[in-house]
Amino acid sequence: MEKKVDTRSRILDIAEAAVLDKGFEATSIEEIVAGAEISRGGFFYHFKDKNALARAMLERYIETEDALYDDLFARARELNDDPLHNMLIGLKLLAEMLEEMPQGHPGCVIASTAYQDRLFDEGVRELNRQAILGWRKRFRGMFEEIAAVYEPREPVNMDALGDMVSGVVEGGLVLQRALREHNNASEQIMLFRTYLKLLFAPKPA
Amino acid sequence: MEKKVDTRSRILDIAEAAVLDKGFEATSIEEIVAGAEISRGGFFYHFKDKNALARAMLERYIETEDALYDDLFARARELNDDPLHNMLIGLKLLAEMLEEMPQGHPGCVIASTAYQDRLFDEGVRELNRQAILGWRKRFRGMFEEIAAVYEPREPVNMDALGDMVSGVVEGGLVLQRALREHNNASEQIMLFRTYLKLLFAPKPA
DNA sequence: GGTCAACTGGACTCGTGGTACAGTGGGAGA
DNA sequence: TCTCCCACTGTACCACGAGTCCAGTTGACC
Repeated sequence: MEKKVDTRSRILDIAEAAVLDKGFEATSIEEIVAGAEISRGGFFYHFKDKNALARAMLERYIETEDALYDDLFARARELNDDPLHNMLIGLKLLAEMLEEMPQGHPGCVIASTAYQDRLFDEGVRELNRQAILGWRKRFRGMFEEIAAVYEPREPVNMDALGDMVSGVVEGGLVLQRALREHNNASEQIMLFRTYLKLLFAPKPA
Repeated sequence: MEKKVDTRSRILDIAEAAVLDKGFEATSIEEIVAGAEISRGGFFYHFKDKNALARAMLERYIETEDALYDDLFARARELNDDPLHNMLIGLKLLAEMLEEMPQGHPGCVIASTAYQDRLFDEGVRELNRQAILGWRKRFRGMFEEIAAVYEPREPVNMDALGDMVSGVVEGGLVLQRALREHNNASEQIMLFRTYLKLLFAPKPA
């Protein structure tokens, strides 16, 4: 029982690292089993095929990401009660965190799955979709709380604004990967933060 | 001579459509040659391997994208002389254009290349990098022109702001793909447009 | 008539995903 | 102690796609 969990999550760990490094297709089962020190048969005992692996990875990822957001904004809430400042602090923390995890942010996996989606079955695609919709809902809720206190200075679609958090992170990570720089994602988040400051700034009396 | 160009670009057309639809890895040479009605030998006559195909596609894409931006902002300039309004009109046109080309925006290829970069050689990666740096420079220049007229209401890093155009487009396209919706990218651009309006709004006297 | 570019077509290798299945070692329960 | 089953190992095998090699064909033009 213990060994089972152990091997399975070891496979996931190794696969995760490899996939983040070079993409899903470019990661062979061969190298995963070599890294995990198991046989090919052992791999297929745990995962019926590569698609099942992708699904399990995505599930784990999304959980991690959700936990990360929970933690981030909980910490922000400890420091401040105002919904706007809470958001601003949370984004700052997120930006700092991204600077410290060079390539490893889960958003990577969402984007890379999105662009290779034909390799996966409908279940994986739906998982991906639900994750983004979850973040939309999460951030939309937070923005509505803010808007209840600070009237936005320009009309904005709250769903789209919620999506913008994910979008800016994903986009920033794409830039970061392509440019081989390391702080683009956090810079983009900081710019988005400035946006929110301007959008929800109290009207000059 | 004419036939050469013809076949080669026919291969690129077909490959482009297939890659946009399902990703590079998922597109087989087999289906490309079937679509182009040539033999496998013929394919390898034009492209030494799949990497060479990727490179040629990227080159064509980047050219198209650059031409698109040139055209868009030239049209905007015809309508207005002010650099801020020029930018705002250009973004509006871009958003409208994106709504009309459901999945086909070149940005797709940048992101998908970024996430599968280990499949490609250094040349392809560098091409990708230079494209994004080019857009950074382009938009940075435009934002500096704007800033010379309208002082930004919050301090921003102009390189990062330039990147944000690419980032918002890329991020929006990722969302769009993953959500299977069709207007996320254009919505994200419109939100970014609102950002610029707030950022460069004349200070209340 | 000869040359060359632009192919066709087939045979082959190799890596990877995936299947099938027989066997094995060890721990838990009767 | 025996039994059973979980978690594997190991091997043999198939399909498919990338990529190589190469001999031969076709049409244009000099």
